[in-house]
Amino acid sequence: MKLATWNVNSLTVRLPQVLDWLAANPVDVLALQELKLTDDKFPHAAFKAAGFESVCFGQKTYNGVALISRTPAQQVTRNIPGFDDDLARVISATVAFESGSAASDIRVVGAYFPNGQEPGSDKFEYKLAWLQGLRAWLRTELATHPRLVLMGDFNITFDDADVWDPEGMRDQIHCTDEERYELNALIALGLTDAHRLFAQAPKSYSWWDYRDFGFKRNRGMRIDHILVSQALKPLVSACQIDKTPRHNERPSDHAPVLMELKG
DNA sequence: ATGACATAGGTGCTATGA
Repeated sequence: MKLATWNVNSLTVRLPQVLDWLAANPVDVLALQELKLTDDKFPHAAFKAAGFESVCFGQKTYNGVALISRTPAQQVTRNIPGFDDDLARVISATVAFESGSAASDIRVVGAYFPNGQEPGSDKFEYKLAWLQGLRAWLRTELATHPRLVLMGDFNITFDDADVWDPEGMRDQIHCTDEERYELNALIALGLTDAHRLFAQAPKSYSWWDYRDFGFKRNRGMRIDHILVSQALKPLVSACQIDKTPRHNERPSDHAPVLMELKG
């Protein structure tokens, strides 16, 4: 089973690239972030024609998330139960293997974490509150669904290895101790960063600034992650970032992250 | 210190992203 996550920075602009990527990368589940469109504009038919089901949670202008899957998503929930939020950031569902039994179902949480803008700002406080709300809910969700994947745009780096310029970015947004504390608190729930289960090229990033030839100079950060629960960790057979679409014309600033599960 | 680039909304420019 293959799963992936991709912040597309407007599905309206990026839909042809997403369809091309799915044709080249036949995943079972793809989580999308930053759709930047409302549900009535979501291109269900285009995904259906490509052989995929889709569920979405959009809003005007900003945010918006979706799950694209080979088999229909079941038990779909939107945003974080127990945490009031006006912004469309989380969509979760149970998905089955193509020919699996219920015991092989996987709970997938696709999330677009808040950016936070600047440490100390209102948006930063919202980010921290959101992270605490996510953690409180995930604790119960993991108890109900031991086979769980949390993937998306976390907008947080784990450590200096995830940052092209650790000194310049020190205590800056995505790199503060407060954000990293919350990310590690998610890990402490029993989740594992799939990317770090494998040897990776140094300076492996998932996002590069559009400005100043950020991608060409590999001035990026690893802020898109796939976390797996303890029950799934032994099944993870691969995880990597696919930089290919970042070479496209009019690319998203984020690259997809892919993971493969055995069985 | 600021802007660089991209997107949506709306039609000149602001808000937001990371």
